[in-house]
Amino acid sequence: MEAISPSKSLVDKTYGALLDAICTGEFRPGQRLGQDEIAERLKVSRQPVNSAIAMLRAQRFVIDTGRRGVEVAPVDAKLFESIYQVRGAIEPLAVELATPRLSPGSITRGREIVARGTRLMHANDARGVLQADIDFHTLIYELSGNEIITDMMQLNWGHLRRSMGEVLRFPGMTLQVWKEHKAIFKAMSEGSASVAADLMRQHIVNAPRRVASGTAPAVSSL
Amino acid sequence: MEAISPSKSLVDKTYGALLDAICTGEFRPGQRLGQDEIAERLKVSRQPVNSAIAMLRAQRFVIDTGRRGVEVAPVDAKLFESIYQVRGAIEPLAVELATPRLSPGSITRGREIVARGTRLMHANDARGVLQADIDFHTLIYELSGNEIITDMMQLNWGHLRRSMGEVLRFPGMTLQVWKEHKAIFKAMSEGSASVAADLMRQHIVNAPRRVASGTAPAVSSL
DNA sequence: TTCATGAAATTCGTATACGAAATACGAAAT
DNA sequence: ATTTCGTATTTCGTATACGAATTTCATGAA
Repeated sequence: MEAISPSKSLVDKTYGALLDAICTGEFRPGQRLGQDEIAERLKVSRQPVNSAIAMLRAQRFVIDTGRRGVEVAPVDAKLFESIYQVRGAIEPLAVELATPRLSPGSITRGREIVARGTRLMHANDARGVLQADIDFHTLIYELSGNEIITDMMQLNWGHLRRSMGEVLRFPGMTLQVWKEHKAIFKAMSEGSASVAADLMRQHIVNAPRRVASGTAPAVSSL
Repeated sequence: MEAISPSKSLVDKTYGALLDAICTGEFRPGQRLGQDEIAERLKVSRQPVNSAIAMLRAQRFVIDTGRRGVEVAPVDAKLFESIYQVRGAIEPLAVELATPRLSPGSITRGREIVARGTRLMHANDARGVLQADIDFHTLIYELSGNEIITDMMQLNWGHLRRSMGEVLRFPGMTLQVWKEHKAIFKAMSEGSASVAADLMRQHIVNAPRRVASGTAPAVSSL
Protein backbone atom coordinates (compact mmCIF):
# COMPACT_ATOMS: atom_id res chain seq x y z
CA MET A 1 0.00 0.00 0.00
CA GLU A 2 1.06 3.60 -0.32
CA ALA A 3 0.13 7.20 0.22
CA ILE A 4 -3.40 8.21 -0.71
CA SER A 5 -3.76 11.83 -1.81
CA PRO A 6 -1.81 14.89 -0.73
CA SER A 7 -4.82 17.01 -1.75
CA LYS A 8 -3.61 20.40 -0.63
CA SER A 9 -5.81 22.72 1.33
CA LEU A 10 -7.91 25.40 -0.29
CA VAL A 11 -5.68 28.05 1.25
CA ASP A 12 -2.65 26.58 -0.50
CA LYS A 13 -4.46 26.17 -3.78
CA THR A 14 -5.80 29.71 -3.59
CA TYR A 15 -2.37 31.05 -2.74
CA GLY A 16 -0.86 29.19 -5.68
CA ALA A 17 -3.51 30.38 -8.09
CA LEU A 18 -3.13 34.02 -7.06
CA LEU A 19 0.66 33.90 -7.06
CA ASP A 20 0.67 32.40 -10.52
CA ALA A 21 -1.76 34.95 -11.85
CA ILE A 22 0.37 37.75 -10.45
CA CYS A 23 3.66 36.33 -11.75
CA THR A 24 2.41 35.62 -15.26
CA GLY A 25 0.97 39.11 -15.47
CA GLU A 26 -2.64 37.94 -15.71
CA PHE A 27 -3.21 40.31 -12.80
CA ARG A 28 -1.64 43.62 -13.75
CA PRO A 29 0.36 45.74 -11.30
CA GLY A 30 -1.92 48.14 -9.46
CA GLN A 31 -4.98 46.02 -10.09
CA ARG A 32 -7.28 45.81 -7.11
CA LEU A 33 -7.92 42.33 -5.72
CA GLY A 34 -11.37 41.97 -4.23
CA GLN A 35 -11.86 39.00 -1.96
CA ASP A 36 -15.42 38.39 -3.09
CA GLU A 37 -14.51 38.42 -6.74
CA ILE A 38 -11.61 36.01 -6.27
CA ALA A 39 -13.65 33.74 -4.07
CA GLU A 40 -16.34 33.52 -6.70
CA ARG A 41 -13.90 32.93 -9.54
CA LEU A 42 -12.14 30.15 -7.66
CA LYS A 43 -15.36 28.68 -6.33
CA VAL A 44 -14.28 28.92 -2.73
CA SER A 45 -15.39 31.04 0.18
CA ARG A 46 -13.70 34.26 1.19
CA GLN A 47 -11.98 32.60 4.12
CA PRO A 48 -9.18 30.81 2.21
CA VAL A 49 -8.83 33.88 0.01
CA ASN A 50 -8.28 36.07 3.02
CA SER A 51 -5.56 33.78 4.37
CA ALA A 52 -3.83 33.54 1.01
CA ILE A 53 -3.80 37.31 0.59
CA ALA A 54 -2.28 37.72 4.05
CA MET A 55 0.65 35.58 2.88
CA LEU A 56 1.04 37.40 -0.40
CA ARG A 57 1.15 40.66 1.51
CA ALA A 58 3.89 39.38 3.81
CA GLN A 59 5.86 38.46 0.69
CA ARG A 60 5.33 41.82 -1.00
CA PHE A 61 3.38 40.47 -3.96
CA VAL A 62 0.43 42.65 -3.00
CA ILE A 63 0.32 45.87 -1.01
CA ASP A 64 -2.26 47.49 1.19
CA THR A 65 -4.18 50.42 -0.19
CA GLY A 66 -5.58 52.48 2.60
CA ARG A 67 -8.57 50.71 4.02
CA ARG A 68 -10.05 49.01 0.99
CA GLY A 69 -8.28 45.74 0.33
CA VAL A 70 -5.05 45.16 -1.53
CA GLU A 71 -3.69 45.65 -5.00
CA VAL A 72 -1.02 43.91 -7.03
CA ALA A 73 2.38 45.36 -6.16
CA PRO A 74 4.09 47.37 -8.89
CA VAL A 75 6.97 45.75 -10.74
CA ASP A 76 9.71 47.57 -8.94
CA ALA A 77 13.11 48.25 -10.52
CA LYS A 78 14.62 48.59 -7.07
CA LEU A 79 13.33 45.20 -5.99
CA PHE A 80 14.73 43.67 -9.16
CA GLU A 81 18.13 45.16 -8.44
CA SER A 82 18.00 44.03 -4.82
CA ILE A 83 17.28 40.47 -5.86
CA TYR A 84 20.22 40.44 -8.25
CA GLN A 85 22.53 41.74 -5.56
CA VAL A 86 21.39 38.88 -3.35
CA ARG A 87 21.66 36.36 -6.15
CA GLY A 88 25.21 37.49 -6.80
CA ALA A 89 26.07 36.35 -3.29
CA ILE A 90 23.83 33.29 -2.98
CA GLU A 91 24.13 31.55 -6.34
CA PRO A 92 27.90 31.05 -6.19
CA LEU A 93 27.49 29.71 -2.67
CA ALA A 94 24.85 27.26 -3.89
CA VAL A 95 27.24 26.09 -6.62
CA GLU A 96 30.06 25.60 -4.11
CA LEU A 97 27.83 23.56 -1.86
CA ALA A 98 26.20 21.55 -4.64
CA THR A 99 29.31 20.55 -6.57
CA PRO A 100 30.70 18.00 -4.10
CA ARG A 101 27.21 16.56 -3.68
CA LEU A 102 26.53 15.82 -7.35
CA SER A 103 25.33 12.29 -8.05
CA PRO A 104 25.27 10.59 -11.46
CA GLY A 105 21.50 10.95 -11.47
CA SER A 106 21.58 14.67 -10.79
CA ILE A 107 24.20 15.17 -13.49
CA THR A 108 21.81 13.56 -15.93
CA ARG A 109 18.99 15.77 -14.72
CA GLY A 110 21.11 18.88 -15.10
CA ARG A 111 22.14 17.98 -18.62
CA GLU A 112 18.51 17.35 -19.52
CA ILE A 113 17.52 20.78 -18.30
CA VAL A 114 20.33 22.46 -20.23
CA ALA A 115 19.38 20.53 -23.36
CA ARG A 116 15.72 21.40 -22.96
CA GLY A 117 16.45 25.07 -22.39
CA THR A 118 18.67 25.24 -25.45
CA ARG A 119 16.11 23.44 -27.59
CA LEU A 120 13.18 25.59 -26.49
CA MET A 121 15.27 28.70 -27.05
CA HIS A 122 15.81 27.74 -30.67
CA ALA A 123 12.11 27.01 -30.93
CA ASN A 124 11.39 30.55 -29.71
CA ASP A 125 9.34 29.20 -26.81
CA ALA A 126 9.99 32.08 -24.44
CA ARG A 127 7.84 30.79 -21.63
CA GLY A 128 9.37 27.33 -21.80
CA VAL A 129 12.86 28.82 -21.73
CA LEU A 130 12.06 30.79 -18.60
CA GLN A 131 10.77 27.64 -16.93
CA ALA A 132 13.96 25.79 -17.89
CA ASP A 133 15.96 28.68 -16.46
CA ILE A 134 14.10 28.39 -13.17
CA ASP A 135 14.52 24.62 -13.22
CA PHE A 136 18.26 24.91 -13.79
CA HIS A 137 18.87 27.21 -10.88
CA THR A 138 16.40 25.41 -8.63
CA LEU A 139 18.20 22.14 -9.26
CA ILE A 140 21.39 23.71 -7.95
CA TYR A 141 19.60 25.10 -4.89
CA GLU A 142 18.26 21.68 -4.06
CA LEU A 143 21.56 19.96 -4.68
CA SER A 144 23.22 22.43 -2.31
CA GLY A 145 21.39 20.69 0.52
CA ASN A 146 20.66 24.11 2.03
CA GLU A 147 16.92 24.45 2.46
CA ILE A 148 17.17 28.13 3.37
CA ILE A 149 18.58 28.86 -0.06
CA THR A 150 15.82 26.88 -1.71
CA ASP A 151 13.07 28.65 0.23
CA MET A 152 14.50 32.13 -0.22
CA MET A 153 15.15 31.81 -3.90
CA GLN A 154 11.79 30.27 -4.66
CA LEU A 155 10.21 33.44 -3.34
CA ASN A 156 12.65 35.60 -5.26
CA TRP A 157 11.94 33.80 -8.51
CA GLY A 158 8.33 34.74 -8.03
CA HIS A 159 9.33 38.39 -8.17
CA LEU A 160 11.77 37.79 -10.99
CA ARG A 161 9.16 36.07 -13.14
CA ARG A 162 7.14 39.26 -13.00
CA SER A 163 9.98 41.42 -14.28
CA MET A 164 10.96 38.90 -16.88
CA GLY A 165 7.57 38.96 -18.48
CA GLU A 166 8.87 41.97 -20.36
CA VAL A 167 12.10 40.31 -21.40
CA LEU A 168 10.53 37.11 -22.61
CA ARG A 169 9.99 38.53 -26.07
CA PHE A 170 13.68 38.56 -26.88
CA PRO A 171 14.60 34.88 -27.02
CA GLY A 172 17.77 35.60 -28.95
CA MET A 173 19.27 37.19 -25.92
CA THR A 174 19.13 33.92 -24.06
CA LEU A 175 21.68 32.23 -26.32
CA GLN A 176 24.52 33.43 -24.14
CA VAL A 177 22.55 32.48 -21.03
CA TRP A 178 22.41 28.84 -22.02
CA LYS A 179 26.04 28.74 -23.04
CA GLU A 180 26.85 29.94 -19.56
CA HIS A 181 24.51 27.44 -17.95
CA LYS A 182 26.22 24.68 -19.85
CA ALA A 183 29.69 25.84 -18.84
CA ILE A 184 28.66 26.17 -15.19
CA PHE A 185 27.25 22.68 -15.08
CA LYS A 186 30.22 21.24 -16.90
CA ALA A 187 32.57 22.67 -14.29
CA MET A 188 30.32 21.32 -11.55
CA SER A 189 30.27 17.86 -13.12
CA GLU A 190 34.05 17.88 -13.17
CA GLY A 191 34.13 18.73 -9.50
CA SER A 192 35.65 22.17 -10.00
CA ALA A 193 33.59 23.92 -7.38
CA SER A 194 35.43 27.22 -7.28
CA VAL A 195 35.63 27.47 -11.07
CA ALA A 196 31.92 26.79 -11.33
CA ALA A 197 31.18 29.31 -8.60
CA ASP A 198 33.16 31.99 -10.43
CA LEU A 199 31.31 31.22 -13.65
CA MET A 200 28.03 31.51 -11.78
CA ARG A 201 29.08 34.81 -10.25
CA GLN A 202 29.80 36.16 -13.71
CA HIS A 203 26.54 34.72 -14.99
CA ILE A 204 24.57 36.65 -12.39
CA VAL A 205 26.53 39.83 -13.06
CA ASN A 206 25.79 39.53 -16.77
CA ALA A 207 22.08 38.86 -16.39
CA PRO A 208 20.68 42.29 -15.50
CA ARG A 209 23.03 43.85 -18.02
CA ARG A 210 21.47 41.73 -20.75
CA VAL A 211 18.02 42.79 -19.67
CA ALA A 212 18.99 46.43 -19.71
CA SER A 213 20.65 46.35 -23.11
CA GLY A 214 17.97 44.40 -24.92
CA THR A 215 14.84 46.26 -23.98
CA ALA A 216 15.30 49.78 -25.15
CA PRO A 217 12.14 51.46 -23.87
CA ALA A 218 11.46 49.01 -21.09
CA VAL A 219 14.74 49.78 -19.39
CA SER A 220 13.38 52.59 -17.30
CA SER A 221 10.71 50.32 -15.88
CA LEU A 222 13.31 47.82 -14.79
CA MET B 1 -1.54 65.51 9.79
CA GLU B 2 -0.24 62.03 10.12
CA ALA B 3 -1.20 58.45 10.67
CA ILE B 4 -3.67 57.79 13.45
CA SER B 5 -3.11 54.33 14.80
CA PRO B 6 -1.23 51.50 13.11
CA SER B 7 -3.48 49.19 15.12
CA LYS B 8 -2.42 46.01 13.43
CA SER B 9 -4.90 43.34 12.57
CA LEU B 10 -5.58 40.45 14.88
CA VAL B 11 -3.89 38.12 12.41
CA ASP B 12 -0.68 40.13 12.67
CA LYS B 13 -0.86 40.37 16.42
CA THR B 14 -1.55 36.66 16.73
CA TYR B 15 1.31 35.87 14.38
CA GLY B 16 3.65 38.06 16.38
CA ALA B 17 2.59 36.56 19.69
CA LEU B 18 3.06 33.00 18.45
CA LEU B 19 6.37 33.73 16.76
CA ASP B 20 7.69 35.37 19.89
CA ALA B 21 6.57 32.51 22.08
CA ILE B 22 8.27 30.04 19.76
CA CYS B 23 11.50 32.03 19.49
CA THR B 24 11.88 32.65 23.21
CA GLY B 25 11.25 29.00 23.91
CA GLU B 26 8.02 29.57 25.79
CA PHE B 27 6.58 27.04 23.35
CA ARG B 28 8.91 24.06 23.38
CA PRO B 29 9.90 22.18 20.23
CA GLY B 30 7.47 19.39 19.54
CA GLN B 31 4.72 21.00 21.55
CA ARG B 32 1.32 20.74 19.93
CA LEU B 33 -0.42 24.00 19.11
CA GLY B 34 -4.19 23.72 19.34
CA GLN B 35 -6.13 26.47 17.66
CA ASP B 36 -8.86 26.53 20.28
CA GLU B 37 -6.41 26.80 23.13
CA ILE B 38 -4.44 29.61 21.50
CA ALA B 39 -7.59 31.45 20.54
CA GLU B 40 -8.80 31.33 24.10
CA ARG B 41 -5.48 32.42 25.57
CA LEU B 42 -5.23 35.38 23.19
CA LYS B 43 -8.90 36.26 23.53
CA VAL B 44 -9.55 36.06 19.79
CA SER B 45 -11.48 33.66 17.62
CA ARG B 46 -9.92 30.73 15.84
CA GLN B 47 -9.97 32.52 12.49
CA PRO B 48 -6.93 34.80 13.03
CA VAL B 49 -5.16 31.93 14.73
CA ASN B 50 -5.68 29.73 11.71
CA SER B 51 -4.26 32.38 9.35
CA ALA B 52 -1.27 33.03 11.59
CA ILE B 53 -0.44 29.34 11.81
CA ALA B 54 -0.59 29.04 8.04
CA MET B 55 2.17 31.67 7.82
CA LEU B 56 4.27 30.07 10.53
CA ARG B 57 4.04 26.80 8.64
CA ALA B 58 5.21 28.41 5.41
CA GLN B 59 8.19 29.77 7.33
CA ARG B 60 9.02 26.43 8.96
CA PHE B 61 8.42 27.58 12.52
CA VAL B 62 5.76 24.91 12.91
CA ILE B 63 5.27 21.64 11.08
CA ASP B 64 2.25 19.57 10.21
CA THR B 65 1.66 16.45 12.20
CA GLY B 66 -0.52 14.08 10.28
CA ARG B 67 -4.06 15.34 10.34
CA ARG B 68 -4.18 16.80 13.84
CA GLY B 69 -2.90 20.34 13.72
CA VAL B 70 0.67 21.52 13.96
CA GLU B 71 3.50 21.38 16.43
CA VAL B 72 6.49 23.61 17.10
CA ALA B 73 9.31 22.68 14.75
CA PRO B 74 12.35 21.09 16.33
CA VAL B 75 15.46 23.24 16.72
CA ASP B 76 17.35 21.80 13.82
CA ALA B 77 21.13 21.75 13.67
CA LYS B 78 20.96 21.50 9.90
CA LEU B 79 18.80 24.60 9.65
CA PHE B 80 21.21 26.46 11.91
CA GLU B 81 24.12 25.50 9.68
CA SER B 82 22.19 26.47 6.56
CA ILE B 83 21.47 29.90 7.95
CA TYR B 84 25.11 30.48 8.76
CA GLN B 85 26.14 29.46 5.28
CA VAL B 86 23.71 32.01 3.92
CA ARG B 87 24.80 34.65 6.39
CA GLY B 88 28.39 34.13 5.33
CA ALA B 89 27.38 35.25 1.85
CA ILE B 90 24.81 37.91 2.71
CA GLU B 91 26.30 39.79 5.63
CA PRO B 92 29.48 40.89 3.82
CA LEU B 93 27.30 42.00 0.92
CA ALA B 94 25.16 44.05 3.29
CA VAL B 95 28.30 45.68 4.68
CA GLU B 96 29.58 46.52 1.19
CA LEU B 97 26.28 48.10 0.27
CA ALA B 98 25.78 49.92 3.56
CA THR B 99 29.23 51.46 3.91
CA PRO B 100 28.95 54.12 1.20
CA ARG B 101 25.46 54.97 2.46
CA LEU B 102 26.42 55.74 6.07
CA SER B 103 25.13 59.05 7.37
CA PRO B 104 26.34 60.85 10.49
CA GLY B 105 23.08 59.89 12.18
CA SER B 106 23.43 56.23 11.38
CA ILE B 107 27.03 56.23 12.59
CA THR B 108 25.77 57.54 15.91
CA ARG B 109 23.10 54.87 16.02
CA GLY B 110 25.62 52.15 15.27
CA ARG B 111 27.96 53.33 18.01
CA GLU B 112 25.09 53.41 20.46
CA ILE B 113 24.20 49.82 19.69
CA VAL B 114 27.80 48.68 20.08
CA ALA B 115 28.06 50.56 23.37
CA ARG B 116 24.81 49.12 24.62
CA GLY B 117 25.76 45.57 23.63
CA THR B 118 29.12 45.88 25.36
CA ARG B 119 27.57 47.34 28.48
CA LEU B 120 24.83 44.69 28.75
CA MET B 121 27.40 41.99 28.18
CA HIS B 122 29.36 43.16 31.21
CA ALA B 123 26.10 43.32 33.13
CA ASN B 124 25.48 39.68 32.24
CA ASP B 125 22.15 40.56 30.63
CA ALA B 126 22.10 37.75 28.11
CA ARG B 127 18.73 38.56 26.62
CA GLY B 128 19.62 42.21 26.21
CA VAL B 129 22.89 41.28 24.53
CA LEU B 130 21.09 39.09 22.02
CA GLN B 131 18.70 41.94 21.24
CA ALA B 132 21.65 44.29 20.71
CA ASP B 133 23.23 41.71 18.42
CA ILE B 134 20.06 41.57 16.37
CA ASP B 135 19.86 45.37 16.36
CA PHE B 136 23.46 45.71 15.17
CA HIS B 137 23.04 43.42 12.19
CA THR B 138 19.58 44.71 11.39
CA LEU B 139 20.93 48.27 11.27
CA ILE B 140 23.39 47.16 8.59
CA TYR B 141 20.66 45.39 6.61
CA GLU B 142 18.56 48.53 6.62
CA LEU B 143 21.48 50.77 5.73
CA SER B 144 22.24 48.50 2.79
CA GLY B 145 19.09 49.81 1.14
CA ASN B 146 18.31 46.28 0.02
CA GLU B 147 14.89 45.33 1.31
CA ILE B 148 15.28 41.70 0.25
CA ILE B 149 18.19 41.33 2.63
CA THR B 150 16.18 42.91 5.42
CA ASP B 151 13.18 40.66 4.86
CA MET B 152 15.19 37.46 4.47
CA MET B 153 17.36 38.03 7.49
CA GLN B 154 14.50 39.03 9.72
CA LEU B 155 13.00 35.61 9.14
CA ASN B 156 16.36 33.94 9.67
CA TRP B 157 16.91 35.72 12.96
CA GLY B 158 13.66 34.20 14.14
CA HIS B 159 15.20 30.77 13.65
CA LEU B 160 18.51 31.86 15.10
CA ARG B 161 16.91 33.22 18.25
CA ARG B 162 15.58 29.74 18.92
CA SER B 163 19.01 28.12 18.71
CA MET B 164 20.64 30.88 20.68
CA GLY B 165 18.37 30.34 23.63
CA GLU B 166 20.83 27.63 24.61
CA VAL B 167 23.88 29.81 24.14
CA LEU B 168 22.54 32.76 26.07
CA ARG B 169 23.85 31.43 29.34
CA PHE B 170 27.47 32.00 28.39
CA PRO B 171 27.76 35.78 28.22
CA GLY B 172 31.52 35.67 28.52
CA MET B 173 31.70 34.18 25.07
CA THR B 174 30.25 37.33 23.58
CA LEU B 175 33.24 39.47 24.52
CA GLN B 176 34.97 38.66 21.26
CA VAL B 177 31.67 39.19 19.39
CA TRP B 178 31.42 42.79 20.48
CA LYS B 179 35.07 43.48 19.78
CA GLU B 180 34.39 42.30 16.24
CA HIS B 181 31.23 44.35 15.97
CA LYS B 182 33.16 47.42 17.01
CA ALA B 183 35.93 46.76 14.48
CA ILE B 184 33.43 46.15 11.69
CA PHE B 185 31.58 49.35 12.36
CA LYS B 186 34.81 51.31 12.68
CA ALA B 187 35.91 50.18 9.25
CA MET B 188 32.49 51.05 7.87
CA SER B 189 32.61 54.52 9.42
CA GLU B 190 35.96 55.10 7.77
CA GLY B 191 34.52 54.12 4.42
CA SER B 192 36.62 50.99 4.07
CA ALA B 193 33.89 48.84 2.58
CA SER B 194 35.97 45.87 1.55
CA VAL B 195 37.90 45.78 4.81
CA ALA B 196 34.65 45.90 6.76
CA ALA B 197 33.16 43.18 4.55
CA ASP B 198 36.13 40.92 5.21
CA LEU B 199 35.86 41.51 8.93
CA MET B 200 32.19 40.64 8.74
CA ARG B 201 32.93 37.49 6.77
CA GLN B 202 35.33 36.40 9.50
CA HIS B 203 32.81 37.37 12.16
CA ILE B 204 30.22 35.04 10.65
CA VAL B 205 32.73 32.24 10.24
CA ASN B 206 33.70 32.56 13.89
CA ALA B 207 30.19 32.64 15.26
CA PRO B 208 29.07 29.01 14.96
CA ARG B 209 32.52 27.92 16.07
CA ARG B 210 32.04 29.89 19.29
CA VAL B 211 28.70 28.24 19.86
CA ALA B 212 30.15 24.79 19.31
CA SER B 213 33.15 25.27 21.59
CA GLY B 214 31.32 26.85 24.48
CA THR B 215 28.44 24.48 25.04
CA ALA B 216 29.99 21.14 25.75
CA PRO B 217 26.96 18.84 26.02
CA ALA B 218 24.63 21.03 24.01
CA VAL B 219 26.81 20.79 20.93
CA SER B 220 25.11 17.74 19.54
CA SER B 221 21.75 19.47 19.59
CA LEU B 222 23.06 22.35 17.55
C1' DT C 1 -22.56 74.36 -12.69
C1' DT C 2 -20.08 72.95 -8.74
C1' DC C 3 -19.42 71.61 -4.28
C1' DA C 4 -21.06 69.69 -0.04
C1' DT C 5 -23.73 66.43 2.51
C1' DG C 6 -25.87 62.21 3.69
C1' DA C 7 -27.81 57.71 2.74
C1' DA C 8 -27.12 53.27 0.35
C1' DA C 9 -24.10 49.87 -1.17
C1' DT C 10 -19.49 47.60 -0.91
C1' DT C 11 -16.07 45.31 1.23
C1' DC C 12 -13.11 43.92 4.65
C1' DG C 13 -11.98 41.82 9.31
C1' DT C 14 -13.53 38.86 12.63
C1' DA C 15 -16.75 35.74 14.89
C1' DT C 16 -19.55 31.82 14.78
C1' DA C 17 -21.41 27.59 12.72
C1' DC C 18 -21.06 23.22 10.44
C1' DG C 19 -19.22 19.01 8.47
C1' DA C 20 -15.43 15.76 8.00
C1' DA C 21 -11.70 13.22 9.82
C1' DA C 22 -8.84 11.60 13.35
C1' DT C 23 -8.05 10.22 18.08
C1' DA C 24 -9.48 8.35 22.47
C1' DC C 25 -11.89 5.32 25.04
C1' DG C 26 -14.65 1.52 26.35
C1' DA C 27 -16.88 -2.90 25.54
C1' DA C 28 -16.72 -7.43 23.80
C1' DA C 29 -14.38 -11.47 22.15
C1' DT C 30 -10.44 -14.50 22.06
C1' DA D 1 -5.21 -10.12 30.09
C1' DT D 2 -4.92 -8.53 25.51
C1' DT D 3 -6.60 -7.20 21.29
C1' DT D 4 -10.02 -5.52 18.22
C1' DC D 5 -13.86 -2.99 16.86
C1' DG D 6 -17.36 0.58 17.33
C1' DT D 7 -18.77 4.89 19.23
C1' DA D 8 -18.05 9.41 21.39
C1' DT D 9 -15.17 13.38 21.48
C1' DT D 10 -11.93 16.42 19.82
C1' DT D 11 -10.17 19.41 16.38
C1' DC D 12 -9.35 21.22 12.11
C1' DG D 13 -10.80 23.27 7.48
C1' DT D 14 -14.16 25.80 5.31
C1' DA D 15 -18.54 28.25 4.89
C1' DT D 16 -21.57 31.63 6.43
C1' DA D 17 -22.98 35.56 9.28
C1' DC D 18 -22.32 40.07 11.29
C1' DG D 19 -20.51 44.61 12.36
C1' DA D 20 -17.59 48.49 11.18
C1' DA D 21 -15.74 51.50 7.99
C1' DT D 22 -15.23 53.30 3.54
C1' DT D 23 -16.73 54.41 -0.98
C1' DT D 24 -20.22 55.74 -4.16
C1' DC D 25 -23.99 58.11 -5.74
C1' DA D 26 -27.75 61.09 -5.54
C1' DT D 27 -29.80 65.18 -3.81
C1' DG D 28 -29.73 69.86 -2.55
C1' DA D 29 -27.55 74.43 -1.77
C1' DA D 30 -24.38 78.20 -3.20
